[in-house]
Amino acid sequence: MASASGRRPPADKYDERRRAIAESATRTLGELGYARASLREIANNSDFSHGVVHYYFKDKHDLIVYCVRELKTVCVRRYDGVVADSRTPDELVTGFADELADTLKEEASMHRLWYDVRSQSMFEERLRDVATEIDGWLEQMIWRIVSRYAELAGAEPALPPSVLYGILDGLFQQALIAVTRGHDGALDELRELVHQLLPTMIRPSLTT
Amino acid sequence: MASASGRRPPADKYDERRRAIAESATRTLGELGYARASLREIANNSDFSHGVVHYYFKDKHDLIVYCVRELKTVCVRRYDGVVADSRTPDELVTGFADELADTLKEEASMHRLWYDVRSQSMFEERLRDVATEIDGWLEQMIWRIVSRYAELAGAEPALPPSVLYGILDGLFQQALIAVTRGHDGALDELRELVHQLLPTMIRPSLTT
DNA sequence: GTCGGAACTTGACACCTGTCAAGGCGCACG
DNA sequence: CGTGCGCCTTGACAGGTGTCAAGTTCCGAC
Repeated sequence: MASASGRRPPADKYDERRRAIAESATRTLGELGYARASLREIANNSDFSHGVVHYYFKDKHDLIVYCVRELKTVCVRRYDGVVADSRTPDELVTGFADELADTLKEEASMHRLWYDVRSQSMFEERLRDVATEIDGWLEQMIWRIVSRYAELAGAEPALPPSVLYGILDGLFQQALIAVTRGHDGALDELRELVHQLLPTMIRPSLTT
Repeated sequence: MASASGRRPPADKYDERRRAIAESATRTLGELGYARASLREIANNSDFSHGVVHYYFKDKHDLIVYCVRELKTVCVRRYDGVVADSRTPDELVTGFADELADTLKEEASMHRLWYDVRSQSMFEERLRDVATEIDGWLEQMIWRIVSRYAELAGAEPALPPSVLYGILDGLFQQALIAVTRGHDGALDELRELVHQLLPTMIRPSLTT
């Protein structure tokens, strides 16, 4: 694309820098939450000055929206491999449950941040659009998983996407809260629960 | 109890005043959320000065914990009548679904506040205890409803209390978000969903 | 080499926050 | 009629916030 010389097109470097700042900011946001993470605190916990943050992001809202969107873009693709590679229903359920428990353990603070932002979006109109958008991504993600699961089982989903998402999101959130409160067994309980619940979310296909 | 004279025991008046301040504060908290509702804003939206708030509550945390606890104490008893009076499974489901849709419409800001505080409790340790306590109340509330429903149907709950709560809480939260975003159909959808889902939450009783 | 603009630092502004202390009001009691 | 005490108002303090502008450094282009 661009020349192989040392200088890159400014747009690339600009985006790269934004990403680096946002990545660092996301860590602080995940630890302190949306409200208590000030721009200075975010800058102090990184290699950037508080001025450079404002140089690359219009304001705090701009930064947070960028962080959450980036964060969830990755999160939503986490199960693509399982969906694509599973050859049996059980394999898919196990893969899904394991990934779920794994992200719950390894990326707990990122999930806390998401639920925090989504809660705030009910009070701040400026957050509403991005929250709606990401909720849509997550609903589609769940739908891909369940409908593929049904397909492998020669069945079809028994509930609409929004309901499946609401149920699994609620259970995941409860597990996240339990983990945050120090209840370590929540990981295994969530895994087992997924095994128990997914079969009840499909029904024999009418066609074929 | 106390004498019928004009003067009441000071403890009563103190509690009454706390309740009055908290009731007004809860309105502001429900509109602005936990983070953006400052003590001054709370006082301005009420008949009290910002000093008197601090006279009756040790600090902001004390006030908010009092508000949320009071709020949820009422919320948790909302379905007691339905549980006690229903004579058939259908009557209970209809009563439950109607109450659910009603509180979603009439007390939306109170529910927003609760989810906000619960999210914050994942970042602020001081909120964790009260959030855990209230989650317990809600789980028991759901359990009373579903187990009574099963009883009326000559069946028993098919899932443990924590799972039932997680599912219904997730769906309620989705409906709350939808309402907040202006999707008015969410009320009827929630009602219908409860009718569809509750029968799947019980199974024929093994005993008898 | 030097010019110019992009990238960044620093410091400041105006505002808002929780908290508290000094003072005034009114009312029941002696 | 004082007078003491609970109740409340007002004003202030110290600290933190988002935002921005002036200045500095750096590096490629001519």
